[in-house]
Amino acid sequence: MPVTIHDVAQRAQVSASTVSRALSASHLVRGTTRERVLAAARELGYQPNPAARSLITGRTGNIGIVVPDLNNPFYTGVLRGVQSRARQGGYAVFFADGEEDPVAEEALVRAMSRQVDGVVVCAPFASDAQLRSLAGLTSLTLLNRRLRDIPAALMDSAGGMRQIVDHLAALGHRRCAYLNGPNNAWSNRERRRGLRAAASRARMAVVEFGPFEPKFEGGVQAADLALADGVTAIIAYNDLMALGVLSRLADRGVAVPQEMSVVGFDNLLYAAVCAPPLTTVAMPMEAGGRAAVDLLLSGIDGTGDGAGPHRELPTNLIVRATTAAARSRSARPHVDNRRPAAGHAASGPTAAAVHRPSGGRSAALPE
Amino acid sequence: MPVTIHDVAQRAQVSASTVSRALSASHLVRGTTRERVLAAARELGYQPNPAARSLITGRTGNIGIVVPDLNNPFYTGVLRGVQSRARQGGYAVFFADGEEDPVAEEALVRAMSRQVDGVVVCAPFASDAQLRSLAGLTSLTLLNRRLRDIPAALMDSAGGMRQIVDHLAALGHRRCAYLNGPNNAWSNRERRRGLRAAASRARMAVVEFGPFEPKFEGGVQAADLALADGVTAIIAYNDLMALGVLSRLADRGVAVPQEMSVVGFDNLLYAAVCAPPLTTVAMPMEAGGRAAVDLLLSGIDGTGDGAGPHRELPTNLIVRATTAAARSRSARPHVDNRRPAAGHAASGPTAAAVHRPSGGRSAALPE
DNA sequence: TTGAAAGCGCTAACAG
DNA sequence: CTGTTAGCGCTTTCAA
Repeated sequence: MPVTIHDVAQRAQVSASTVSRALSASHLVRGTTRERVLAAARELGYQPNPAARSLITGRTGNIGIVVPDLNNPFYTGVLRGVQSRARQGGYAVFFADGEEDPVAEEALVRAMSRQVDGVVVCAPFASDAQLRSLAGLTSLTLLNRRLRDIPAALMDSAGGMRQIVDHLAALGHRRCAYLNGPNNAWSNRERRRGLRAAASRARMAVVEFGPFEPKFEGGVQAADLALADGVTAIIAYNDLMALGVLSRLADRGVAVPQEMSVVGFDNLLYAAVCAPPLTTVAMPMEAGGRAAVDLLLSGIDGTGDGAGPHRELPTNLIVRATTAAARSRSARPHVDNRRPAAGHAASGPTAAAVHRPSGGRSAALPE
Repeated sequence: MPVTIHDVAQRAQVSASTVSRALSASHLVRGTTRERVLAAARELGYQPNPAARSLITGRTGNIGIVVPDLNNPFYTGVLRGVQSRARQGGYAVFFADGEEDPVAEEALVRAMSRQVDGVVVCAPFASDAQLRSLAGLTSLTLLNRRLRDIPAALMDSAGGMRQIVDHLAALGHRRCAYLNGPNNAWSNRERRRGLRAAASRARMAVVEFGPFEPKFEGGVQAADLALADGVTAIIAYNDLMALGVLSRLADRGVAVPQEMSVVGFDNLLYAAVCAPPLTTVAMPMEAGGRAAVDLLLSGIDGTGDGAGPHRELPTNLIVRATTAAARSRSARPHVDNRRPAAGHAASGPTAAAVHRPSGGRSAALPE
């Protein structure tokens, strides 16, 4: 049977209200009394009952986070950032894994909404309408998703793409492949947008493939398609796919980076330790998590600092060992099987769409 | 201003208690009344206030989990299992990352204790006393940690080691290295124990190194030591270290598995996709998380099924491409630098201790 | 500066 | 089967 505020009051010879004040609004109570109360509380090991407190104050001291997939190290990085910042601010965190299902995500937020003061939502697949409806239930902050009037921490994917393109262009690459992640994911649209813009400026041709599952297997699948096209560099939607590409290229006897350059996105731990170490764009995962919490709490505490509700975090290219000067077009000793026919490949989910520097947009991949 | 039970009562033309009953103990209320109440609740979008409910019932409907390091994919696997099972049981989950600091871990559990019905604790470094003291605050279930009277989900590390030893022995390996993880981690002690027992039975010599940081870098560091000793196989405390070993061996020009076999532990995603794919022991991470929650809830709901409080989950060896028949001792073309002197190496944290089949225990690594 | 009293929203006796 | 009553532990008026 836990100790209550009355036990403390009795031991300190004061009323419960005085104990309450001594604990939360200490300036309203005389110094000596406060000492006495605090001592009593310590001796008894008193811990306020959060339910009772929350019942009257209307605040819970908790925040929530929902992520689409805990197996993806990207989100565990975000989770770390969220948790550490929340703890600093005295908040505990509720956690839920939506398992990439938008309806589960919505249900989870709904379930949480009564016991948190706000929630950080990583929901690349949820619809705008869903998100807005959730915003009616509790304070929301989005991660990597831009929605008018809803605060969000954004990572500058487009800027990362620009850095990739500049890097590859400087190495003499004129024609690159982009392996799309899920078409309905904000990050993929953002990366593709940044890529098209940068490629157009750099007069680099981009051949698009996909969408693919943003995992190792997706990369394996994609590698063959890119190889058949004759590009000199492959830009993957994320590191997991890039790892799949590397694996497949190794199997096919294509030397990286001599015969093919490969770039990923995210800078997961494994990008640094695979062989050869992967050139990739570092996404500020923990910083993103922290920023999301800051935004959320500043909304909750009313300490909104007048800055707009969207905070954009910089990304930066990490050049490792999978990118090098473009090979000459003739030297491809080990590659034996090509894509069968160009016409047929234009349909279905793995169709390629050449995006020319002119800026024209392919019909196969409308945005 | 959220809708309360009274709003529903008014709309359904009943008292608040009837609403309450209709919602939680529906058999105590007439069918037609229940319908009416449920309809009213739905129309109003009523969601019970968990704080008020918990205040009177004394239960929160939440459980907590604390992990030592969210960057370790092992724990994110556990987290997934915990979350999915908790959700099935209607529980929400509080989450905290102890960041490998035992005092932080304790503080986190303490902070959680008032707003959860129990917590799953992954605390390889906390002392027994700390854990017992926490068990006084709230229901606890441990993961991979055996403590009398406290329920725990255990993974059979020792059994995994036995499988490794049998596998290597069958391949003709007579002398293997074990790279210790943290000495105070339960899993490491357990693995070492299983290894010694199995090696003794198989008449295999085991040379121990470490302890090392259970990460990629630790494996890199350890690889050189093991190489200098002339073993034909290296068993790493976990996959992260094994990956470091593979990387270092590749740098040193040692062919895996021809010249050296390598085995990991955990079966992380990356063990399957690295090159060459890693032979390792699969730890049932999600199943462990689910089992821990089952244990916890069966204690909470009083549905303890009479089974002892410790549930042991099986592990199994996944043979991939980093293990092969032992090389003959003479063929080591690429290895150039050896460990300087045997005597000196017996002190300090990276000392080696040969564990002979006799079962004698080395003084350098007391248990 | 302190205490008494009145709830926050809900559930659990206890009557009817 | 349903309504009335009495709190759960805390904070917050309002008086003193």
